[in-house]
Amino acid sequence: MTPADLAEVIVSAIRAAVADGAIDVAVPATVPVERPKNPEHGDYASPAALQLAKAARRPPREIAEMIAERLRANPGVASVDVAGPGFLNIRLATAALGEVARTIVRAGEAYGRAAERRGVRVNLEFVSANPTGPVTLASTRWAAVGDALAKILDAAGYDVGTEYYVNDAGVQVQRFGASVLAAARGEPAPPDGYQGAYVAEIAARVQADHPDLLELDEGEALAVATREGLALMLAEIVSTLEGFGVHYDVWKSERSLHEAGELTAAVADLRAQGHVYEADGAVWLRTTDFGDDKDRALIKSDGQPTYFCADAAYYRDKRRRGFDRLIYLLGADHHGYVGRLRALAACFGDDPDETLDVIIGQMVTLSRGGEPVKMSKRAGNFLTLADLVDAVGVDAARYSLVRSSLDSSLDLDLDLIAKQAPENPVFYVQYAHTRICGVLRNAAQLGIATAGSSAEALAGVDVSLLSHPREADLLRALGELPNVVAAAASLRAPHRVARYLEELAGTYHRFYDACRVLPQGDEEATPLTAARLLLVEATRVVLANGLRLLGVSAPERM
RNA sequence: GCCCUCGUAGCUCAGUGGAUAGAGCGACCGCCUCCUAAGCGGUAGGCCGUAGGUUCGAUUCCUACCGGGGGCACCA
Repeated sequence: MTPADLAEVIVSAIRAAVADGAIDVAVPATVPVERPKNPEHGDYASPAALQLAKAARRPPREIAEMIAERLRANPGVASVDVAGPGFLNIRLATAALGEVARTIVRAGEAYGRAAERRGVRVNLEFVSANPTGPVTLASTRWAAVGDALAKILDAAGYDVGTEYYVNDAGVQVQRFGASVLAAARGEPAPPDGYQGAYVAEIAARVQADHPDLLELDEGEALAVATREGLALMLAEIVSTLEGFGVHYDVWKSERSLHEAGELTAAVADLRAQGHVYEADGAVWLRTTDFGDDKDRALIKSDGQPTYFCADAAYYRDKRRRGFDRLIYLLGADHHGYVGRLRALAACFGDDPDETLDVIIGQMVTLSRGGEPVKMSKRAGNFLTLADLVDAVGVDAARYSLVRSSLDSSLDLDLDLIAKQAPENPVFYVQYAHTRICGVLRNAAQLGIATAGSSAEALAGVDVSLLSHPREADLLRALGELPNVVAAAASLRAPHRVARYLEELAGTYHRFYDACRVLPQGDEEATPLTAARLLLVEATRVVLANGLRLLGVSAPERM
């Protein structure tokens, strides 16, 4: 019996109590089922009675007794106690709890995934860094978190499309092109230009493709340097992210929006909605109608569209492509966008609470031996995604970036992270998976069939033998994955999966320490061996599924 | 000045209004003739920033204040 099953059983018990007239209250659709920290509080606990007490106008303990009485009729429930202010402390029959392992092995990679699709199309945009330089460490956090979130949302039943917005139009791009051209000529970067070795590298590659670059007239040379430099830079960003395991469904070019007339169309739509006006020679959107601090310019007085205008066109484009909900993953330095984006959605006639989700992640800071390291893209002084991966590998990099809440700023000590020491919890989690694989290998060598090998073997395992406290701990932990995935998805909090895996790995290590799985010496395999092997396999499935959601590998050997 | 966010063990951080607030690292003491010791057990370490409020119950929600970080363009 999984926690979800138990929640249904409790709801049924409430429904029965209401039908009998024992309590008078609306039957809830579902109830919370928690894992108590204190083992004396049972396998599972539910505060359902506490939550119903007010509506039922009865003391919580009384409600709890009414539910408990009916709960005891279920054969999977060994005992129910009413404790404290009115908690239901539930102990499952050993066999019922043990079934969790069989359920998991049977489901395999599907375990933890929502049974049904929600029919909601979600667009998730993240990183979207300007193609004027390599992917920096700050953006690397959004890459790791965004990719994990996409996988988690997919597992939770959403149809997810991931997207990278390429800012290949505008002033910064011109500055980048001018910097590339200057580098090609051996001149210093222009004021407000980009510096750094990568600019010279790009310049050299542009020259290799266009040997006549320096003979072209100024305008043409600048055009070539800009166009080709941008293409090379973007290609490098794509391959760096792919190497990091981050794949996008769509790379959306800002320039393509301009060229397709999308900005004009967006302004026309907004005008039709009645939120556009002219002032001081510019065209404005009255975002203050919807809570923004100030109105935002769409077209500057020189006739050029603003960046915000492109944002509007992009928002409209995503919605017209059928996305119900748009998630933007932004850094704290962009939090000022929240108000104007929400107002923008409202100006298009959408309800931002329904269509928009702007997630603000705090910044990544760097230190080296306790000393802060400054990052500046234009000065060319930064650590890149590629540098980080070179130092610690993809798994450690992704894991360390994804295991913290987005609300908390992250400080990476380069000296520490470069050490690849067990200070990084990713090793702890991966090691649990590795140990399991070792046990399974040894079982195969001993000629012991694992439960996952055939439907018959799986059905024949006596899970009621899993009665050791460490086995029960592990079973309860394994049952949590679907809840964790659902919570991580709805709270947009991938770090919850990581924290769960750390806890599960610890629970497994403690089980492993206390419970011998395979026969020793010349002992024969017993039904308990089979039951424990099933439990071990179930743990492997959950660790592998969880790590996959984070884009971290589950190695068989370390 | 206004807005966002954080403040929890020595350090880095978890904690979806519930029971005695947790983990990893660091410190100290133990555990391999036994499936990988990258592991396990134990000890020490906390006015959950401060002060109020909301209620059966607040680390969690609200208000104010203190401290750290970030932001307030007809820039991109």
